[in-house]
Order: sequence, then C-alpha cells, then structure tokens
Amino acid sequence: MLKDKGRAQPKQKRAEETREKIIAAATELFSKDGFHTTSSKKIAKAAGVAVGSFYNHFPDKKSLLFEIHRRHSTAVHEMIAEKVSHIFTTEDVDSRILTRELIRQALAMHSFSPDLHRELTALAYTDPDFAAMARRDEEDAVLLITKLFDPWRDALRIVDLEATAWVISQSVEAVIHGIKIFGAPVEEQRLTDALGDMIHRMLFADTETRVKERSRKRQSSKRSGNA
Amino acid sequence: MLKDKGRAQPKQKRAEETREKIIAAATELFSKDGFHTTSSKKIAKAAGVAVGSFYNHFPDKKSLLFEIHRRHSTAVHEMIAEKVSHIFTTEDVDSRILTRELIRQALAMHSFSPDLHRELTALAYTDPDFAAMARRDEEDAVLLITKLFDPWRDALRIVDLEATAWVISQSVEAVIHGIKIFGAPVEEQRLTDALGDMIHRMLFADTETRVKERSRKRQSSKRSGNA
Amino acid sequence: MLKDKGRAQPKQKRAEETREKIIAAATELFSKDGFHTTSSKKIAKAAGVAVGSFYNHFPDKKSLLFEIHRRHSTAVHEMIAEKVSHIFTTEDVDSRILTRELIRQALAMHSFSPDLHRELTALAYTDPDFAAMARRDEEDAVLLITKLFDPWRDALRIVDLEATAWVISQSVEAVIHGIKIFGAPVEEQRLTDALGDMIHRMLFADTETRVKERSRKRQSSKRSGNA
Amino acid sequence: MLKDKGRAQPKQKRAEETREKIIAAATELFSKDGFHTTSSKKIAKAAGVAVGSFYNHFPDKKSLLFEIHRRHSTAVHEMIAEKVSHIFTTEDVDSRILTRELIRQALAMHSFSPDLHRELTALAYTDPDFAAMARRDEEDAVLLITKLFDPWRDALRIVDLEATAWVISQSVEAVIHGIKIFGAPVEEQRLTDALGDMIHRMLFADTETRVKERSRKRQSSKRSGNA
DNA sequence: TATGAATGAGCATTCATTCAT
DNA sequence: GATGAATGAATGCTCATTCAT
Repeated sequence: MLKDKGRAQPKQKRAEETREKIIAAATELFSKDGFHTTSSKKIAKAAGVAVGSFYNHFPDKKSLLFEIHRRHSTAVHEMIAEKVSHIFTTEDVDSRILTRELIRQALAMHSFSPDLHRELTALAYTDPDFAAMARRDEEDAVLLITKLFDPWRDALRIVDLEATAWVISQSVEAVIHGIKIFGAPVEEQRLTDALGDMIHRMLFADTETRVKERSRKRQSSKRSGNA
Repeated sequence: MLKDKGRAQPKQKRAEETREKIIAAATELFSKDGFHTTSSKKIAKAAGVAVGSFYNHFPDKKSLLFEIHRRHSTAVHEMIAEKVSHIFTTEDVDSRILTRELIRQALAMHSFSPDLHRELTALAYTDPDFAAMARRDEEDAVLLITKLFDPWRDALRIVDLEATAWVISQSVEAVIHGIKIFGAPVEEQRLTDALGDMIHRMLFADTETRVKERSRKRQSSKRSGNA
Repeated sequence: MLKDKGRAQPKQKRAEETREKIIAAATELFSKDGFHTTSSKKIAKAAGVAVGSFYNHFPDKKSLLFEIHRRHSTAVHEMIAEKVSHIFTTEDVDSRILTRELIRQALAMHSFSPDLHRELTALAYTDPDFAAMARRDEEDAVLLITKLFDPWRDALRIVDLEATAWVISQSVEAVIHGIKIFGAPVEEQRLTDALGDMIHRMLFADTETRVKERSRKRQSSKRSGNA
Repeated sequence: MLKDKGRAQPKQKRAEETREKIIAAATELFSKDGFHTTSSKKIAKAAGVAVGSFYNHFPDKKSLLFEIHRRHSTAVHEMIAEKVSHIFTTEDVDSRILTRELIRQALAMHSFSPDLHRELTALAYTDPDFAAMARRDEEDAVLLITKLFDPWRDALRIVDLEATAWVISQSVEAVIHGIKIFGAPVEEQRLTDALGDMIHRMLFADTETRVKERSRKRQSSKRSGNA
C-alpha cells in the first residue's frame, strides 16, 4: 500500500527511534501521573533523551499528547472496525445482541488505555483544544452508532435518529466512566444490563427485533414485523 | 468605632466577614479562571485581604474549593427539595411529566453555577478527593431519582431500581454536560426530548402512566397490577 | 514636605530594605554585564534574597530597569536643576559660558552612571518601551536647552527654536557617547571645543553675546544690540 | 547528474549558492526581527538549508552579521563615491549646496537598510566587536567629510578640521537616527534645515561661500575672502 | 559539502505556603 | 486574627553549536 520510498532513510531512522521513545515514555507518564504533573524534563529523562530533543520533535507538551491521542484513536478505530464488520457479516443478529455489542465495544475502547482516556476527559473540561478533540471523538462515536443501527432503521421506534445516537453515545460513555473511573457503587454487570435495557427499549419495541434478510449497507430491509 | 463588644463575639464576627469575602472572591475566580490558574495571591487580592488571612481560614486551596462546593450543594439541594415537594403535592402527575421534570431539575442544577460545576467535574477526573466528592453528589442524585419514582414503583418495568437510577443519573448528567459544556451539534430541545424518551421508555411501558391515588411519601400504594 | 506618616511601618521597613538590595545589585549587574546577560537568578543571588522576592517587588526584569532609570533620572535632574538655577542667578553670563555649561552638564549627566546609560541607549534601539523612555528623556533635554537659552532669545540667530534645540540635544548626546562609550580617536578637549563652537555659532553671531539686563524667566529682555 | 566536473569548481559553485542563500535570508531576518531574536535554526529554514550548512559557512551567528555588514558597507560606499565624484566634477558648487549634499548622503546611507543599521547600532552599544566595527564606519565618515570640504579648506572658519569632522559626523548620524528610528517630535524638514544651518555656520562665515576655481583634490584654492 | 538530530545549560517567571510582626 | 514579605523548587521552553551520517 504505502509507496516504497527507496532503500532507506538512515537519518530518519534515528529520529524515528527518538520520537518513539518520547511517545512511549510520555504515554506512560501522562497516564500514570497526569498531564500537568508530568514535566517535559521528566518525559525526556524517562525517554533517555535531552529536553531539547523533545522540543525538536514536538512543538510543545500539548502537541505530544495530541499525537498520542491520535495514535490511540487510530488503533481503537481499527479494532472496532474489525468487530463491527464482523457483526455485519453475521447472519441473524438480533437487536439485543447489537445493543450488547455496542456496550461491549465501548468498554473495550475504554480499557485500551483507561488512564490516558481519563486524563484526556479531564482536559476536555478545562482546555478548549482538548474539548474540540473530545467533540471529534464524539462525532465518530455517533457515526458508529448510526451505522450500527442502520440496518434496523425501519424497525426503530425513534424519530430523531441523530439526537438519539448522540444521547446514546453520551450515556454509554458516562456509564462506563462511572464504572471504570469513579467506581460505581453497584456491580458492573447490573449497570451494563440496565444501560443495555435503556438503550434497547428506547430503540425497539419491547420484544427483541431481528433483521431477517441482512444486506449490506444503506439498503432498505423489509419490515421485520415487530409487535 | 466597632467598639460594641456587647454580648457577642466581636472578633469572630470580623473573622466571619473575612471568611466570606474569601469565599466570594474565590467562587468567582475558580469559576472564571479555573482552580489551577487561580493562585492564593489572586484570591486574597480579590477578597481584599492578606494571603496570610487566607491560610488562617483554610488549610489550603483545595479545602476552600471543598467549602465552596459544600455551600453550593446545600443551596442546590434546597432548591430542588422545594421543587420536588411541589411535584408530590400535585395530584395526578403522569409519568411523562415526571420524567420531564427530572431533566428540568438537572438542567436547573447545572445552570446554578455552570463554570464551577465544570471545574469540579474536571477535578473529579484527576484528584481522588474531588472524585470522592463527585461520588457523594452522585449518590444524592440517585437518592433523589429513587425517591421521585417511588410512587410509581409498581408501574415500573424495571427490576433493578438501584442500577437503573444510577444509570439514569449518569446519563442525564452526561447529556447536560454535552449540551452545556461541550456544545452538542444538535439543538438542545431535540436532545432533551430524546433523553426524556429514553428514560421514560426504560421505566414505563409504552403508554404514559398515571398514579391515581397519590399519597404522601414512602407510602404503600396499592398494587396497581402491572403487566 | 512629605507628610509625617506617624510612627513607623515596621513591615514596610524590611520590604524596603529588600527592595533596595535588589535595586543596588541589579544596578551594578546591568551596568557591568548588560541587561540581557543578567538573569533574575543572578540578581537575586547578588542581592542576597530569593528569586521569589525579586518578583514580589517587581513584575519583571524590565520594570526593575525602568525603576532604576527613574531613580537615576530624578537624581540627575536634581543635580542639573541646581546647576542651572545657579547660572540664572549669576549676573553677566555670556553666551560662551552658557554653551560651555550646557556641554559640561551633559557630560556630568553622563558620568553619573555611564554603563547604565550605555545599556539603556542600546535597549532604546531594540525595545519600543525603552525607545519611549529615551524619547521622554530627550524631551526633557530639549526643554532644558530651551529654558537655558530663553533669556537670550532675542539675540539668537535662529528662527526655529524647537527644531534647533532638538538638533543640539541629539548632537551633544552623540558626541558624548562617541567620546565616552566608543572612544573617539581625538582628544576629548578638542572634540568638546569643536562641539561648543558648533553650537555657539549656530545660535549666536560670531562674537560672544552677553545678556546685560538679566531678568527672571519669560521676560522680554531689551535688545542687546548685535548686528 | 552533476557529473560535469569540467574545468570549473562545481562544488564551490554550489557552496557559493548556499552561502548566498544564507546571507539573503539572514539579512532579512536580522532587519526584521533583530539579531538576538533570530536563531540559527530560523535562518537555515528561511534559507532552505540545514543548520549544519550554516555552520559550514560561518563560524557563528556574529560572523554572519559581520559579513552582511561588510557587504552593505561596500555597497553604500560605492553609491556615495559616485555621488561625491559627481559633486567634484560640477563647477561652481557653493558651500550651502555642499552641506545639504552631506546631509542628503547621510540620509541615503541610512535608508539603504535602516533596520539593519538600527540593529548594528544597538549591538555597537553592547558588544565590543560591533563597537569596533562602528568605529571603523565612523572613520570612513570622517574621511568622507574631510575630503568633501577639502577644496574649501581655506575658506573654513575652523581650526581643528579633524575634530570638527568627527563632531559633524556624530551629529549628523544622531539627528538622522532621531528622525528615522526614534521618531522626532518635529517635522523632518525643519530638523534637517536646522542641522544644515548648524554645520554651515560652524564651517563658513555667515554668507554662503563659493569655490570659484574648482580644481581636483588637495589643490590650494585661492583665499575666498573672509575675516 | 550538506544534513538535521541531539544536546543540556539556561532563562523568566510562578506559586503554595510559612512565619515574624 | 490579620498581615504581607520571604521562600526556592519547579516549569515550559529556547538556542547556539556539534557531529555522525
């Protein structure tokens, strides 16, 4: 896929290594100690390079965190894309399974690097740049949800899919944060069950709904009955 | 001047004034500029007192914010208690109204001092003490929700009221944050409608539900059947 | 003159001492090593105080230099005011003496703290704030010159006193800088003589001019003959 | 590619280009942002070369500025030499014209690259090497003035031509700086008129002086009367 | 020659907190 | 209780220069 850039980039190689060392060290420190508490000096020392090298590679601390987030984002997206495509190729997925899968994915997304996630969430509340970043992530989530429920579109009880997807996205994330970050006072299973019920009841009639004739995207599925 | 050493505690009075000035100044600054950005020096200056006085009254900056939060919390609770008691004294509240009222209260709570709220939320993500504080608030919210829906208890579709209340609490707060803090990409009305639907459908059967025989608190309502 | 502020300001006293220590140390360092080369740390150490104390007393390094300049300025002005008043109270000052005195004053002004003066001049070329400061000093100089020659006003050959005073001010300063800072390649005496000639010839006819009937300021002196 | 090792020095040609690119970029940056504010990295980037290349061609930043100055100096000198030779070939130049021309030349010299000039002047006040450079320029100016007035030598009122030329040089430069850099509070025309008067009156008797029989350099012109 | 990654001392400034008065 | 001067470690970031490739 990527174009073969010839033999090699000897100089780039060292630079690349340094860059990776910095990113690795910073990821750990940001996750462990938080963004503000982690100084550029600490990062450099942990990465085994000079502070100057840090600033050769990143214009500032914030950009570094952005880069780290970008990578995680990419990784998470790939992971999810795979799962989702799997769902779509599976015959006979009922709406219960779908909802459950949605929550499972969100949990997976979160366990990828929970501390980093927490840190980024905190920053979104105080820094406009991180807020913007959070907003973009949210859009992705909404898109994903929309796509996920699209084949069931005709079976949905709801009118305003856009608003609904957004509300679901927020709710799922909030519940997961509550569980994973703040330590909810109730067992996880009970909470995710409740969350699943909430979403499913919102979208579908009481009984489970099954898409009989699966077809790829965008296609109009026949009304699959529904009590 | 201020000779009146009468019966009371003249010194304590002055101390009280100082304390109040500090709290007032800090509330404004924390809301406007955030906790980390606001230095003790700034607070003291804005309050018109010496930095030393600040530390005479509060062991550190954090304690001050705790105190501020405690006060707001109290104020908000009183405000809500009043509203809720009003609901309970009203005959013939249907479940739709109830749900709508829940969201309305949450919005009101948030508009009380949105920036302070935002700041506290951010801190909850990074500081264990603030996280604990957030957890306590959450418990209150859950209690409120439980209490609110108690008269409908027998009409509810759900089994695990505890988990449900918690999920609702998280979802409502998240949606409001999304709207008020992060600027949701959809109009507020559509989002609160979706949120209301979600909660209502989760709790009640499709049709609206009305509590016929209202009774004061905690009282055992007659079994009103239930599918 | 100054109001008696009562007994004393015990706290202020210590602060005042610290402030003076900082100013003294900074004056020396700025003069010796220059503004940019002198770090706040160095100043603090030389003054025997903590860096923090430096910033308790001055918002930044630049302000400190401004304060130092202000003080020197005041000192120099007082010195000159005294000299000038002496000239004005002396009967029978001829124009030669006046010109010579002008140059002498300028030299005195400069020897007050030559290195600091040099540093400030350099900064005036690169920093707008210092340029503004230099401009203010220049205005003072022009005012002084105007005032000095005012009693001879009717004897002056020149038309545009404002422009002339400004040109003289610049020239005198430049010549002195050339001598004191850059080390002119000709003996000082010859240069100041040439400078004196230049100014005198510009202002007066060839022969020396004497104000016969001295009178205080602004007053119209009788034409003291002169072709 | 670039095999052509023909007769010439292909490598040296490339080197020359690199050098020129660096000089061009640096000239602009030094003028615009000042010497201290312009980093070697910025220069290299603006020149489109690597930082290393910079240090291949110049031992340090300072040397680069020296080189830039040398070039400007040469250019300015050539420009002036031409103008001056023109004056000398013109019959019947009176002393007024000469003085005016002197100032005009100085202004021209300054408008050649005013910001660079300003920067160099500032550095002359703080760095011995640049001070030495300034001193050399000054000598050139003095030489020029001496040469310019040489044909009128016998008509001059002054005794000490060396000191006079130096004083004139300093004054002219100071006035121009005042106008061009610091923004004099009086219109330029009035100031240059005053400056011209000052210089003319210093050198010549009140009336204008005309060299009747022009002859090339060093020649003894007949006394053109004057007490 | 050209490259550009690496270096690390250095800088201006901040800030929570203490404590003598 | 009130005051506010003093503290000094810590922070994010810069920059002239070197040197292996």
